[in-house]
Amino acid sequence: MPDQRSTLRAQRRADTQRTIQAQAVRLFSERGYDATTVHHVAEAAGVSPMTVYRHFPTKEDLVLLDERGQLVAERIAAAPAAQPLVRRIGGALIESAATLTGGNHREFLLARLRLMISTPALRAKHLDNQYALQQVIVAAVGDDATDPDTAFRVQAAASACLAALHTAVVRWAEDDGRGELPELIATAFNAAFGDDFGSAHPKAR
Amino acid sequence: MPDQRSTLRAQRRADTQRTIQAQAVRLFSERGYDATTVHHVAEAAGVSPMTVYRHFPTKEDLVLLDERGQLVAERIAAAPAAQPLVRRIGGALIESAATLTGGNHREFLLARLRLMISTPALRAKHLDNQYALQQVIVAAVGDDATDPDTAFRVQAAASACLAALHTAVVRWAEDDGRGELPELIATAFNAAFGDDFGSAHPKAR
DNA sequence: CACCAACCTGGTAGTAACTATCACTGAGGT
DNA sequence: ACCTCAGTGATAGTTACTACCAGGTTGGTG
Repeated sequence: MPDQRSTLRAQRRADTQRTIQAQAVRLFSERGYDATTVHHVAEAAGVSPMTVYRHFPTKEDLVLLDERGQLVAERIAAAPAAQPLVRRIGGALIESAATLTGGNHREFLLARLRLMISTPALRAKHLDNQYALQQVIVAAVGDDATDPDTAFRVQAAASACLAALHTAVVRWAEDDGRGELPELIATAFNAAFGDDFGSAHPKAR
Repeated sequence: MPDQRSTLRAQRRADTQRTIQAQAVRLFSERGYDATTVHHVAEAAGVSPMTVYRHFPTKEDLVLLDERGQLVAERIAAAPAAQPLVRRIGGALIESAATLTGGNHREFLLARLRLMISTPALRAKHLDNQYALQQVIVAAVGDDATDPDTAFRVQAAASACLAALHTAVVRWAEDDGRGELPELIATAFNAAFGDDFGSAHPKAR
């Protein structure tokens, strides 16, 4: 009885997946995204091109795939607020950012962000992923989604929040991660929505 | 003496361009984007595949190409406001929307929007175009772009505005253009930024 | 221990979006 | 009436991606 469904298999699978992605990001960063073929990535990772496609449905996903979405949704649902929408969503995003940048993946994360920002194909698909995340957030907010007009307002608020977040993330990456991401996000929210967010370590107001 | 640089040539060129795009949108809508090849589009438009690529650099541009960007930028620059950023940008976006939906392209515009929303590849590239538009807007705002912190705030405000706009446009298209787009945009802005926008026909603040 | 089942992997085409290059035609100006 | 060159077309190539099929490894069962 496998406590974890075939542990060793999943282990090896996760390993090759990580190897492929690491090599992909390295090659893309060194030689450029367009100049690097999937075949090159496969070669560097020591697998066949077929295997790459088994793990990553598209070349873009070699850079973009991760699991941050689930995290954000949970935070949203966990904030059981009566606060205004943008504040509720914004708070959850700031907390999520703190968690993500706290990890030890920083350099890898930054490399991926740099690619995302500078490569049109990656930028486009990433923005579409954010759009999908928006739907997840809207679902997590959950406010009686029956009324289409209410749903529309939630969509508007969520989209604006994610846009501000994106702006902050871009700025953070352009600064090579020197600033504090949660602070930057708070600044972006203040610029967009007015001075309701204080800083990441909230003081007054 | 060409008052207009070789009038007939430009005329024919614009004609074929329009024909190609019209046939493309028609075929994509009828048979699906992925199921329609560029070759099909060329055949329907009575040209060779090469000619299609001459006029539209990518298949996605067959749906996405237009010139609305310039219009918005001009409106922004024309609004010489001391108003807050989001209000200034939002007002320009609402005016632009009124102009665009006032034209006689409505059915064509709606068809293109429906494709954009339902087709992942188009949605992604469209979002990236909006991101490019954001840079245009930021440039048009122009507020002493020297200070990086100020520039960052402008970016945040512009991105949030465009996100709200996008939400409204999606809603409008999903409603088959029955509502009034400027009103929808105003509603989206109110939901995201608070009740500062009144309706589309702004009188009092 | 032998066997089976389910993955994971690899190979071989095949499709379709582009790209580079060359040749042809016809419009615009001299 | 010539010359130039933008617009168009055909050919051949590259690359992302997709079936389809075959072999090998892992994990559990008689």
